[in-house]
Amino acid sequence: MKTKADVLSIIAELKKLYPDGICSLDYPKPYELLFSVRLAAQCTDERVNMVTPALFARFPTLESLAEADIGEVETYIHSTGFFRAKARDIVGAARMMLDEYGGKVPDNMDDLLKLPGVGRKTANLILGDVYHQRGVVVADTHCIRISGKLGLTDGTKDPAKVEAQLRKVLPPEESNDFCHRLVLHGRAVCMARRPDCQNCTLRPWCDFFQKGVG
DNA sequence: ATCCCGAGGG
DNA sequence: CCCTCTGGAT
Repeated sequence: MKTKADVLSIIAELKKLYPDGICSLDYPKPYELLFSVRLAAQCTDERVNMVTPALFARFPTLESLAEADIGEVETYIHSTGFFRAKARDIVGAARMMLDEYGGKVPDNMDDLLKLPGVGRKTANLILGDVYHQRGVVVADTHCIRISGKLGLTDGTKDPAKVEAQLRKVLPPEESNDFCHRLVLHGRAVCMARRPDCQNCTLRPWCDFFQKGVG
């Protein structure tokens, strides 16, 4: 496992590598960010950003999304995959936010998880990026994979366990940005298929590399 | 065949 | 814990 000094060194190196551009799904309206994250399930952010401008132009308000025809929403988001469930969730969550939450995105985990299509990953991202809550850990596919390689977790792929284990070792004020930077690193260097270990400056702290796998 | 900033249901 | 939902890229 890692010492406190190791963790701080990893954090510092990630800040050096990715000083800004924390969230690549940065929409002005919180509900647009929420739906963008829903669309990003098993789909690249790049592709999400290709479909959302037209979607949010056709349905420019939460009210219009709540009243939208699900079939029409499907045509806008088809290329992101899982389009039936995603369209149903977007319209359903829009209705629930209007009916139950005064047209606002909930600011707590319990209420966020009641929204259709919102799981722990999406909820944590909203709590961190919209409400700037402390101690947020967004355990997505990149975060889970790289945290395991770095030895910050025991290697589990269970998102809830990764959340708990990272929350123990990361300073609360650093945890959210840390997770975002792991996503950037997972796309640019530590890719799932073929990690580019030769060009990775996290090697000194990487169990995966130290064991000679990379 | 495997992966992409998952969620819901059994 | 498992499975399914879906399209696109490599």
